[in-house]
Amino acid sequence: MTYNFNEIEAKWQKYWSDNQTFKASNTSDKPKYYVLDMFPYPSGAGLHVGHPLGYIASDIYARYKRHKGFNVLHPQGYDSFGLPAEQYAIQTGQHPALTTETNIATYRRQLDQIGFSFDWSREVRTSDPKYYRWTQWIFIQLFESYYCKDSDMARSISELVSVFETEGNTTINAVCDDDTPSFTAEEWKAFSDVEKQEILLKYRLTYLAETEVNWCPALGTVLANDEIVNGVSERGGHPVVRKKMTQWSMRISAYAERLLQGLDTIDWTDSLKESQRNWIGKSVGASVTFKVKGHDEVIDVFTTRPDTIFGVSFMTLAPEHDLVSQIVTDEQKEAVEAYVEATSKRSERDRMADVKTISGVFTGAYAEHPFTKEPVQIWIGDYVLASYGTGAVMAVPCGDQRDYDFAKHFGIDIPNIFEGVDVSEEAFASKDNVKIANSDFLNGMNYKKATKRAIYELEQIGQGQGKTNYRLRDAVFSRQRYWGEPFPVYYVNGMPQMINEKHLPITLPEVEKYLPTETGEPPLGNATDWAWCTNTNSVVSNDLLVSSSGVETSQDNGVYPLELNTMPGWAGSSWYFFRYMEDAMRNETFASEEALKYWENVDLYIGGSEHATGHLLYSRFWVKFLKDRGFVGVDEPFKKLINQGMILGTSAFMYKLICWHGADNSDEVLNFIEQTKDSVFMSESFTKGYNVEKNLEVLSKDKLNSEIDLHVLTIPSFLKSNFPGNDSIIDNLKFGFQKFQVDVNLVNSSDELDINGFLNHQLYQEYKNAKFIFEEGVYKVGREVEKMSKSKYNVVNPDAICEQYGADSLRLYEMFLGPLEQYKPWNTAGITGVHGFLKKLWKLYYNDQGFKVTDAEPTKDNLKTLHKTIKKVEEDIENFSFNTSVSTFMIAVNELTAQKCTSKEILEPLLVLISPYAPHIAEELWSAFGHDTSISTVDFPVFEASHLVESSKEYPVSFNGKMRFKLELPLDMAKDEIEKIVMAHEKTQAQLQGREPKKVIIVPGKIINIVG
RNA sequence: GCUCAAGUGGCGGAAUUGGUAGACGCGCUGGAUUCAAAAUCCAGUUUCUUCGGAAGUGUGGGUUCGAUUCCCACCUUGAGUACCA
Repeated sequence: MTYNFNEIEAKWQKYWSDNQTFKASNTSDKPKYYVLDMFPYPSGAGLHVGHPLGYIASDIYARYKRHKGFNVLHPQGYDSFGLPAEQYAIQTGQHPALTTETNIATYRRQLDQIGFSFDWSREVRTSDPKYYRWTQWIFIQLFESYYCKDSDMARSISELVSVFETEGNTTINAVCDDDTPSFTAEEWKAFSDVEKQEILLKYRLTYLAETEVNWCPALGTVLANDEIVNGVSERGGHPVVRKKMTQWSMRISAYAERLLQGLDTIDWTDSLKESQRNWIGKSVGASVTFKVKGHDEVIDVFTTRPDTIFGVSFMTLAPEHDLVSQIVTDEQKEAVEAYVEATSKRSERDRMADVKTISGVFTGAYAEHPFTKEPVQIWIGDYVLASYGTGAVMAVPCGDQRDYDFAKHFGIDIPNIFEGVDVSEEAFASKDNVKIANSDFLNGMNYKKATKRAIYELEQIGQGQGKTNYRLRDAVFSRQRYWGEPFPVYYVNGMPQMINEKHLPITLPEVEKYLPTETGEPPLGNATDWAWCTNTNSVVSNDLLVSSSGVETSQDNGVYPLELNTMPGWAGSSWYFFRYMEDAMRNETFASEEALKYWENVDLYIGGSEHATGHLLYSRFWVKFLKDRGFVGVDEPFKKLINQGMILGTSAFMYKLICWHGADNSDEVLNFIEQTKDSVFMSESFTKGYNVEKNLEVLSKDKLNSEIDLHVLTIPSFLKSNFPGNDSIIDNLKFGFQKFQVDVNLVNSSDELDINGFLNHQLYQEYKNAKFIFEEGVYKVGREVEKMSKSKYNVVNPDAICEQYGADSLRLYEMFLGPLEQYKPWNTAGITGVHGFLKKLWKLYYNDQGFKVTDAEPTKDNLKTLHKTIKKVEEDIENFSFNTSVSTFMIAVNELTAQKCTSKEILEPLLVLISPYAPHIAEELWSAFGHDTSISTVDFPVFEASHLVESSKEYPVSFNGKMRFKLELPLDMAKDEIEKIVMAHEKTQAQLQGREPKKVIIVPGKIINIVG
């Protein structure tokens, strides 16, 4: 019997599917455990070997937990809204739903062949109306909520309205926009309906606001910062402008403090928590109000250093600051306007990139120092950002390097307020070990005391107070795209209204084109038929009907426009982990109360670190919101989180010879150069000794050493023999090369190119007549480790691996490659190691005659091998150190093979240990014992320490900490006895060469160290 | 610039409270088997060596009987973030 992995794997995959082996139950006596992967976006390219890494790790853990007696939920689904399907639709007209469907089918086939223990009965797809119905529902709940600072939680907006009706908004402590006016109950009652809605919008947790965005008119969409390169769009190179647009936003800033505090309660890596902390960017300080001389306006600033307030010698406003145009003097008007104009043309990114250039303009206006009442110059400068704090700073040049540089550059005073510190060269930014001077009531105080006192004094004169500022900004929630969730929103008199819940889902309408409309509206503006109302049977008086241009009510027959934006990718991914908890996929709620109560939150979440500040922050925000409103019982979505590292590809490079002539541009020469273009490829070793010139690697003769000289000679002589009759031209040519990635499938493990394969490959038709400069008779490619990607031609497909070596080999090898969290290069050649291991494992159970396991009593050695393996594997899985348990399995199988072990008592539990990693072979061998049920829920073997007890120890004997020889001694031997034997040993005497040891250290059971 | 992570053979990596550096695998070398190849099996494989040994975990210091592991400084690489007041 041989190990026929293809047959075995297909058999067990079918068995698991037919028997619903991994279907989780929402009722069980066992403790629950929820293992989740970040669900994939089903791209058209399918899976490469890098994708399953995290899924294999989570699958091993899920299977292990089942063996350990847990009721495990291990679901999978698809984040199926997104840009690539939409781009494809724009290019081909193919509906994104169809593309998505096809891609999902491919993903499913590829995932199935790897043997994951997913409960597919709970699959979710974010683009499924049955799913996004609840995304829309959550959006409505956010709209119907505000954030109450007193109870520190979200509450219903109706509670806010009743407070307004009785007290106005002067007493309530709620999160709202900065420009919210104050009003009394009477004033509130007097507001028109539209005015009331405008006010409420400033409190809602999702709201419409003017947001500055990167608008690309040619693409008709908003671009993220990283989609812009050098001021033009990355795709197509179209111009991009800063533009204010009305967009939906999420008031995540209300949750800043709780998102920060919550990090202390979850088991994530420090680096990930640190990213989130930086992103939230909490800073504690004070807000200070400066009066503007000769104006009624005041300027508010935020500072982390109120203790340095007497060091203020000027103020700087962001060029975009609202007050600039009001306070500028006539003399300075021209200069200021020119500066504001110049700044507005530079993107935010340009301004950030160009840190060294100091620029700014004096406004001519003066503020008044809150304490000294001295005049303070007001400048504008682009080092102050409109989007952070209040867009204005009080400049303390002696205590802040940027203020210092600005003051130096424009010749502004730099008063020193630090005792015994020299600020003639640079600012003193440290808070420690210094006392404040020249500062009236703050003199002689340290940072802490002075800060407290300064805030107190500011409060006394009504010009400031302690304040905490967060960098975290509200998240824009609108996209001008087609393939996303439609908003359940229509507009009456310009104010957004929620569509009644009973009409959900608001399904995505069909459109002719997936591009923006001619009037610049998002793609949904092309829709003529919004079919969502067909879901309800009866239409009552205040129900909404759909017409081609919007919605209408049967009451007044008015027609109201619908929201045409769609939601961003992170909408659906911010709550999907709750949907999996629902076992029957009931549609009365997003997940039933019992299901939410039973599964609580995700115990283990595995995914990439690229989501550190996006998905992982938004999900935490939504979960806290849902908790506040009583829809879920947990405060955090993911208790433990592990970031799997990326598997990198090994790209193969070919080198195209480029010839040119520095001086002679005659037709003859140009002709020859044209002839050799795209037709000569040099082997990797010929690329050494080149310098970069004109974006090419150029062979530079003066920098050569003798080894490379040979190459200098080889290239001309190669050309001479392949292009005869051009000797004199060739002698005067310069050479360089251009490298490009060649498909790794055309290269073998010795880096040799398959020449015939290359010449006949349809990708390389332009090189049909290529000539190759060989190295030792073959064409050798260069290698570089890069991200695995189709565009780099370095993708390794798991299908091919499964076919040739099997899924169990793939699973083991992905784990064997290295620590889960680490980035590591893929090298297919190495898979023979784990594949060979599986064959060896098979041979422990089968020989040519058949199943060879016996009832023989296990030997002491057999038991020792088994139990040290149990111990190690259990520890490894608990520590997510999967690579080391693969080694442990190899050692165990090598030892048992050497021991000629055939004992059932050893070989049966061994299978349970291996089963999480290589489930197919484990099931097959398990069934060979006569078991007729799956191995997947068999109890994990119990470690017994008694089998590992030793009577003697091979002591390492060290001299000055260096191990020199070993000595076998009984473990129960006393220290002084050991010392006697060691000192008498001939090798000890040889080491000491007659000297007396200074000291002898003996740690019983561990080591002997002799200090000479 | 700041924050975080990481530097160990030809390669991926191991060494879990400081106690035998290089487990396990790939690759490579030699051998067995074979007409031959694949597959399989056996032996070797950090470097230097006068074959006794000696050095060695990015660099330089330190703590310790003993450091890949702890401390300080520096170098390199990767990731994130950035004029954050």
